[in-house]
Order: sequence, then structure tokens, then C-alpha cells
Amino acid sequence: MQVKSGRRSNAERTRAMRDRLVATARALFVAQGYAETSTPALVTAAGVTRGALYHHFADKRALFRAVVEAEAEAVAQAIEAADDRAESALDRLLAGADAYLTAMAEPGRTRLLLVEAPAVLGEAERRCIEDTRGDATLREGLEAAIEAGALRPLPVAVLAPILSAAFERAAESMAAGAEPAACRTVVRALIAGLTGRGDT
Amino acid sequence: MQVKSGRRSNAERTRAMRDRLVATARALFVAQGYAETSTPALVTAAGVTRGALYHHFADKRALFRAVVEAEAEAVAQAIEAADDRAESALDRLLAGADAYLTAMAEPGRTRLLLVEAPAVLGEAERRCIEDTRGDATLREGLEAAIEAGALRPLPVAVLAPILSAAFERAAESMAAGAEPAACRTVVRALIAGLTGRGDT
DNA sequence: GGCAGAAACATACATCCTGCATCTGTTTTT
DNA sequence: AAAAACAGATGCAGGATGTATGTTTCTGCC
Repeated sequence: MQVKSGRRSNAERTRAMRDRLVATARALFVAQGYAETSTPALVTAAGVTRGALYHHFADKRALFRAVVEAEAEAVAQAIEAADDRAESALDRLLAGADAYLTAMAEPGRTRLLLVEAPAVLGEAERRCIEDTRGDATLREGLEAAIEAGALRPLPVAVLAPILSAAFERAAESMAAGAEPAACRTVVRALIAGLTGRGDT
Repeated sequence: MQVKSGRRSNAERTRAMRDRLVATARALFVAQGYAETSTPALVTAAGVTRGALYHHFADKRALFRAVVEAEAEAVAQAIEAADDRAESALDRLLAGADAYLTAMAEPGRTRLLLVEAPAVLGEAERRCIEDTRGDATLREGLEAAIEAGALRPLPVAVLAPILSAAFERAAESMAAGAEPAACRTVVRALIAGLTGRGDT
């Protein structure tokens, strides 16, 4: 292992370059959107060349997908962490929803995950990323809550995406400057309404 | 006004050309998405030239906006029609939600309005189209229902977009082949939960 | 230690798309 | 009937994407 500044292993070079490209891409995609961000501008901002980009990613979309996957992973982890700290099935739901809203407050996340991703990646590809993470967790949480009698029996396959969409819009509202407290209140009211008892 | 076959007034020519371009654009945007639809391919499909396109629309986005506005208008009309037939504030809400789901079942509508439009038009422009129509109606409906004591008092400014998103996802699920009955059940349950009584 | 091969990165090119400026022909107006 | 206004067609400039080809940097082996 040389300590000389100029020498780096291939693994290091790859990781550094990939991280650099993904970080720069995230910033530009958030600021200008996917379509309006050209690869020449992107590599210039990153201080590298287009050759490096196309060496590490099949095309512009693959780079975007890498950005989105990293974002989705971060959100999923935040939710699972909150999930672990809850007791009852209903509490897990409420805590998960809360954690989702908090995680999505990270600047740019709503634009990447909720605006650009659906249009750039197909619905299919987007599902592969989002669905195997957040949505699956939510589905399990709902099933558990219904099983436990905490929630009205409703078709989870339909309910989960719909609730998920509600959470997403709440996150967008918060990103757009709405009262965080109001957003959380409404989301909790929505879930509470499904208990059939109507209390919070 | 000549009746000779080859002779058409300018107004007729304009309307025919615009309609033709919008109809063709809708089909292609639905089938391949906005970004993957090139203007050369579009005008070829329409049997006209790019000159005609850029004569009637400032740019590709303007054509897309025309398509989206037409879709949004159709949805808004369907909702208002259903609204007029309802009695109580709560009934208007439920009828409006139902009408929304039915209207959004029109093939391609979810992709245009919910996937492509947010990414292609800014959130700002999209709001101008969607918000001044569907969302405003929903907001008024919610305010009326809360005023009448039919719904729990919640911040409408936040609740309306969130409910709207839930409806939208329900529409997408239906477009993707989910049980229409299940979708309607869930949507109604969501609204019912907000009454604070929990019944349908 | 030095060299062959692979991998990381850079450069150059072919293709395509967008938007505009220009040009032709038709309709409307006076 | 002539001029003005307008619909529509053609050609061009700028720029973007993705690939093919070169060059440098590392890695495994002798």
C-alpha cells in the first residue's frame, strides 16, 4: 500500500469516481431536472470527462438510477430504524409514516423520487426500487395491523399503494413549505380513520 | 364561404391541424412518453411536417401542454357533472371521488396527467392546470363538509392535496388492472374515516 | 524488478433532435 | 384585383447522446 499521493488502487479510483459522478448528478438533477441536465455540463461540474461517465454507467439513465437507488435506500433505512422502536402494529404504522415524512424532508428527495423517477424510469423500474423497499414494509405493517384487529379489514394490495401515495403527497407538501405539524396531523388522521374508531 | 372540396377557410385549417397534432401527440406521448417521442416521428405519424407543428405551437412543450390541458378539462367536467347530482356535502365528496376514478380510467390519462406532466411541466405549471380545476373543487367540497360538521376539522390546505394524491393512486391502480370495486371501497373507507364516525 | 494484459479514463466521431429563419402558396381584406 | 396576413414546407445551426478508438494507470505473473 503506497502512501504516495498520486497512486490509488483501481478499486479506490472506481469508488471515488462513481461517488463523484453520483453526487454531482444528484445536485444537478435536483436543481434542473433530468432532461435539462446535459452530460457535458454534468461532467464539467464534476471535473471529469464524458469518457469516465460512460465507462462507469451504461447511459445517462443508469446514472440517474444510481442516484435514485441511493435516495430510496436512505429512506428505507430511516423507516426501518423507526419501525424497530415501535411496539404495537398500529404504532409501527404511525412511526413508519412519521419517519417517512422526516426522511423525505431531505432537500431534493421529493423531486428525485416522486417527480423525476416515475417519468424517467418506467413505472416498472421505479417499482423495482421503491416497491421492494418502502411499499413492502408498509404492506406488511398494514397486514399485521389488520391481523391484530387494529385496522378495518381492507384489501391491502390496493390500500398500501393508496396510503403510500398519500404519504408521498404529504412529503411533497412539506417540501413545498407546508406546516409540518399539519401534514403529520392529517396523515395520522388518515390512519386513525382506518381503525374504525376515529381517535388518534 | 366556398363549398368546393379543396377550399377551406383559415379557421377550419387551423382547427383541423391543431386537433390532428394534439390527437397524434396524445397517442404517442401515452405510448412512448414525452422524452422518447421526437417531433419528426410525431409529424410523420400525423402526416404533416414539422413546419406546421412549429407554426401552431411555440415548442414541443407547448404541444404537450395542450394535450394535458385537454385531458384535465375532460376530467374536471366529469367531476363537476357528478357534483351537481349530489345532495349533501359528504355525498358530493364521495360522488366526486367516484367520478374522478371513472374519468381517470380513460386509457393513457394517468400516464399523461400523473407521470409525464409533473416532470415535463414544472410543478408550477402543472398546478396551474390541475389545481385550478380538480383540486379547487375538492378543497371547496372538503370545506363545505367540515362546515356542515360531516368531516373532522382538519387543515384543508394540506388535506386536499393528500386526499387528491390518494385518489390519483387509486386511479393508477385501476388503470394497472386492480379490482375497481376494491379501489372504490378503499377510497370510500378513507373518506369515511375522516367523518370521525367510521361508518360508510 | 519488469513486462503483458486489463481496467480506468480521455478524445473523436456519427447520428439525431430541437428550434428558428426563410421561403412558397393560399386565404382574407380592401 | 392587389396587397396584406396567414398556413404550411424546407433548410440550417447548435447541441446532445452514445459509441468507437486511443492513451494512461494499475495488477498479476515471471
